[in-house]
Amino acid sequence: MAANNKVRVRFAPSPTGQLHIGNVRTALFNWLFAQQKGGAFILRIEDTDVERSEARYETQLIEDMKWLGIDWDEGPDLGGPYPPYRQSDKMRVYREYAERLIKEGKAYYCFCPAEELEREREQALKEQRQPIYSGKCRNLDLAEAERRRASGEAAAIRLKIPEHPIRFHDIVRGDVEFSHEVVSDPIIIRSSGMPIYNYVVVIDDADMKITHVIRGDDHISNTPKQVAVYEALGLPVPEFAHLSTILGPDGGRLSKRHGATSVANFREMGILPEALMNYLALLGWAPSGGDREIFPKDELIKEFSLERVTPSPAVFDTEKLYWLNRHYIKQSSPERIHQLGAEMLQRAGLVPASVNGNVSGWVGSVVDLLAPYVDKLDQLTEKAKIIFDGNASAALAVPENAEVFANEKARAVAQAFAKRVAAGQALTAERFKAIMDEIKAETGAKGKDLFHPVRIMLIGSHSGPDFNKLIPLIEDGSKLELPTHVKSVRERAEEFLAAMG
RNA sequence: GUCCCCGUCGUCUAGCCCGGCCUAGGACAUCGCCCUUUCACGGCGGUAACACGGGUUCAAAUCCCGUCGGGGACGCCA
Repeated sequence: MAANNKVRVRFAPSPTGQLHIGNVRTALFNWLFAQQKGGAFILRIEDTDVERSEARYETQLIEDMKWLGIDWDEGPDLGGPYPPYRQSDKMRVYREYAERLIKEGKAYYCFCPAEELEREREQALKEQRQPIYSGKCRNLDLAEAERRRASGEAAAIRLKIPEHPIRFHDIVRGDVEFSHEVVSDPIIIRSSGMPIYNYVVVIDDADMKITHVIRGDDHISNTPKQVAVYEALGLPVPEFAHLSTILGPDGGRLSKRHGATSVANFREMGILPEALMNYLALLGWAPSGGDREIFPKDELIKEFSLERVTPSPAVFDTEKLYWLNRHYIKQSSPERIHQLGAEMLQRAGLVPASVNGNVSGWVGSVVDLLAPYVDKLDQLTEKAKIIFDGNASAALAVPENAEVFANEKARAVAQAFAKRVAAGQALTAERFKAIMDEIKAETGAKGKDLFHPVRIMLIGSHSGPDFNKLIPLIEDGSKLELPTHVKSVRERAEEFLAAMG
């Protein structure tokens, strides 16, 4: 009994583009459900659309899922007990089932030309009627139909929708009912002989013994047709769970015009996979109590339940994702963040592609210094400008900065500072502090009046990391061989003074 | 147009199924204060929602009806 009742769910993407965030969320909910129930999670590639499917998208899809931390028990790469996991080779099976349906009188040949159908459809729409198929070929005599086919007339195959309401259960939405009067007899095999999605998906799910179909709610209106296929074929109807749509900030479906929408996008931005997973899980699902936000993978598996999935659509909130990302960056081991951060700096060409021990230690410190300031790791390159850039006239050109130096005292501080660091001796944090004390005594400047000018002089902004960490880092960096020379404190001070005039 | 789904702070949501414990809780964002030689982090606090209208009931965010609003589907696409 246990074996037969084992939960089996699947994620069935078409490899026609980058893995969309809405789709991974569907994959994630399937996966979470399977993990929690001790069931199987199956990856099936829907590549019947030969025109748009590409192998490289399949490869990337697999990579993205693995990066996120989702794995599967059966799939095109792993195999499994119910192959194939790509739809390609099953054409024969689909046709055999269709022939059986015809013999049993549950399906029929339809000779209506596509153009005529299209005309009827438009007409119905214009008259504000439900645009469903007229049923013209529904009661054609089978022998007659066979004869016409034999004489070369093209025919599609349609399923007869039974004349009673179609009901199904949806875990998220409860019982759903459609009147048979609003659903057309669906074409299941094109006149070209190629089967149609709504038909194929049922056979695949049934063949793979799928127990719960968890998918996007754009499929909800397809479901009655699919239920009709199950019933015509005498196959057990699975449980359904239709997940709400993910919206962009303007309330429309999340799409490219809203910015990042694919897993690959987020990965490149330096979003940690556990942050994305945590965020996505909370989009449309919440634990009872609803007062916890941080859910590592294992907690998610423990707490997740389909019954608690929200039926209403959810707006994707980048800020909250960032908040979680910051959290997970703080939680991560320094080594991991060093590695990821170094990759970002390498990509920007700030540090060499391969670093030796000396440089790598320094790069690690740079990342440590800057990581607490970022939402996502790719911001490291922007933040690193304070180390790598040091452009004095650009700093002075910023109105905010210029304002600081409009004050005579600020200029005095800058001059006093430059004079003292010119002396050539290594500038440690201690020495820096001593210098600042001297300047304080000499100029009478203190607090912001003292520190802002110096900060602007060194990093081009009056705010930034603690000097005690920053100074040694700049000094150490200036001694290293890097693609972009890191200017020492002395160099910075001199250039700034020159620019100040 | 027809059908289906959805409707709690700006956003994600708890509460709704099993009315009273809800003067509606948490989180992100936002605002203020504290910490700090700066900024950020962190700590503390504030602003902010039951779409609307009827009904049922001693009592409704919770149940019923209607309206409005948003989304989706109606295909020889998936």
